[in-house]
Amino acid sequence: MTKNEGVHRTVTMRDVAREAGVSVSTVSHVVNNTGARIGQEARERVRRAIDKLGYRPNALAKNLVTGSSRFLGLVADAIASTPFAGQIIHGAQEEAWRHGYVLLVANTDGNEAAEASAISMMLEHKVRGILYSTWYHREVKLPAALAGSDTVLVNCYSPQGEVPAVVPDEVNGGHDATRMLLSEGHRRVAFLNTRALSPAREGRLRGYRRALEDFGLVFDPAKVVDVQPDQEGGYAAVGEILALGATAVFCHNDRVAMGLYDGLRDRGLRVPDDLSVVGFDNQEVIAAHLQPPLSTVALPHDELGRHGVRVLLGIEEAEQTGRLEVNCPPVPRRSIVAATRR
Amino acid sequence: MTKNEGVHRTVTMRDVAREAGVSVSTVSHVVNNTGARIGQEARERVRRAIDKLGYRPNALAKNLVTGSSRFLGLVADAIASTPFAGQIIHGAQEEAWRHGYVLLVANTDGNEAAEASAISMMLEHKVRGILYSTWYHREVKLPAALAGSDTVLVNCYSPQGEVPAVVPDEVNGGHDATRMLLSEGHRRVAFLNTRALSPAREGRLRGYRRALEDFGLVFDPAKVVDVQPDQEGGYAAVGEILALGATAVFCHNDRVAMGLYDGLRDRGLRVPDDLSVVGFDNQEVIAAHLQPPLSTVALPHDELGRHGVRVLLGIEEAEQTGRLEVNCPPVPRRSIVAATRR
DNA sequence: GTGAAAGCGCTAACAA
DNA sequence: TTGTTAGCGCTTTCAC
Repeated sequence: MTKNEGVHRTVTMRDVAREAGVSVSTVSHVVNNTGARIGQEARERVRRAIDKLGYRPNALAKNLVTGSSRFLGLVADAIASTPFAGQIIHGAQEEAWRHGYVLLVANTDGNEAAEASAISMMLEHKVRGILYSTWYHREVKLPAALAGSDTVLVNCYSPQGEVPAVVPDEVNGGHDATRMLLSEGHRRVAFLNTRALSPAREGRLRGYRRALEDFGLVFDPAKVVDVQPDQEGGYAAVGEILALGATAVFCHNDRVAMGLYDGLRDRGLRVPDDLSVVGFDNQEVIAAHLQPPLSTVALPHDELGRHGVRVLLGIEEAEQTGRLEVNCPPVPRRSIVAATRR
Repeated sequence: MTKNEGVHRTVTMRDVAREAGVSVSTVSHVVNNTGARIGQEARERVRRAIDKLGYRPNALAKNLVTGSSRFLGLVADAIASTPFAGQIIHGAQEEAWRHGYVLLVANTDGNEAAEASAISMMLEHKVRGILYSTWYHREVKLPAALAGSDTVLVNCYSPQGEVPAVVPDEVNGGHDATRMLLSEGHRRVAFLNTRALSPAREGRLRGYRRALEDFGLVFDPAKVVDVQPDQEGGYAAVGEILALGATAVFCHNDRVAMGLYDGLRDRGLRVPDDLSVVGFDNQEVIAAHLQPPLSTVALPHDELGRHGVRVLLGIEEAEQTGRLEVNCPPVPRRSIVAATRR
């Protein structure tokens, strides 16, 4: 029956102050635990008033007066098709969280208009900065709308490196993948690379070659065959791989490996006995559940997100190149077996 | 050299007003396109001042004064492992967008503490409402922190239906999946269901039975075999399925179907010639790229997200049951073939 | 120790 | 048609 009835008026600091018989500034001090010396007694009264009234600070008002918001924006080009963007969001959100920030996300589906309006909406909400991410590692041209705002690129980079970027270390990933095979004694190691020009293609190839060198092997261009980077590509390449006499194959990604598995099965061949294989990406649904489970190298999407917010918040620096390369950890499973002398 | 140099002071409405030689309220009117009749001339001057100064409205201040924020919160239990949560976010974000809202997302990894603090953070940011979502369809107990806030459940529901929920229509999905097989003339249709108790298990089974009825077939419990709901489960069940003499199988999900494919291949059998199969979920990476591509029924995650915000914003009503069931559309591909008389 | 008061950037009466 | 003014909920000097 009091005036608190009816319209669910929101409880403000003033209400708390009145209830506790103190001033708003006192309430503010206890709520924010500022150093201010507030008497035990008053402090208690405020606490009780807060509980009683169910007061909840208004972050928006706070942001307004302090001038600094606790928002971080994340714009993604495709959050729905793969779990990749999800992992980036996941990592970014957790790290943002740890620093008291909340994540505003927008999906653009690669649409420039959507992108521009997403960015401007974020800017209007005074985000502290924006993470611009793509679902596969690539070069992007920076949306004009981003100019002037604090930005970091995640899983992509700009041509000139004007803006800090956090990307996977493809070279090392390719190197480790190949080494998993080499260190088991394989010497005829084929590489089913993607035919799509991309940092992944170039980087992994460099890693492959480097690993070969490490083991004193000479690079044989004939052993790398370019395919469409999915199941169909892997499936179609079985014949060629077999003709190469390879005992092991490094696949550009897990999907290619999956296609390869299928093709091999159709010929009555077995992984890893007839062929050892290693993938890339560590796409859980696939890699962990193939028969046998696929050894692969993980694309560290959540780490990308995490590092992204760290450099955005200035906790971490991108190299002088403007690019921070995050390690792709190998995840060994059961698709590799020691080479038999033949 | 002007005072605009140095610290990047943010341009406010007052600055624009001063530059344009009008009052802030005039600026406000033109910025917001309120009905107010502002002279062409003043309007123009304001426009120019805005461009010149690079003014950008401060949404936070606006929210503060109008009392209504344009935020929607989305808390998810697992945004990284599957594309499912991503699709929910995607749909929710797009729909929110359309209505001028931005999405605040938080991942909780099922951790209650994280959940509570996520929710309270959102509430402090005065979100208009919260979407609470899970990555697989299930019953949830409502986090206490949600009490009092506008909430809608997405892909989950509360026991008593106290809170509106948007969920997939499992029964119809199961029905349609089965019908895809039946309408091709199959009469011995097995069902590889999950053994995990869940609305998906019960619903799809009901749908399966209903479809059988529609075709005047009697339900044979022996034809439904419960398996672990992933590749391993499907793989392990091949023998049993074959023993059943089934000519077609409805798999609880695409992953089970994938396992089934593998098992069949190992025995030199072929989909769909030896067995027609239909999955559920429409997990793109799998379904679209199996050999042959898998006919399945889609789990409409982005629709769930979309409807979620619609009921949150009051644009749409959940049924009187408090549950809005979203249709799961069949997506035919090439894993089904007409039954041959044998 | 605590409070008064100014003001963050904006909207919305109300005046003019 | 345009300007004045009073806040929105909060932080933060600066007095007392």
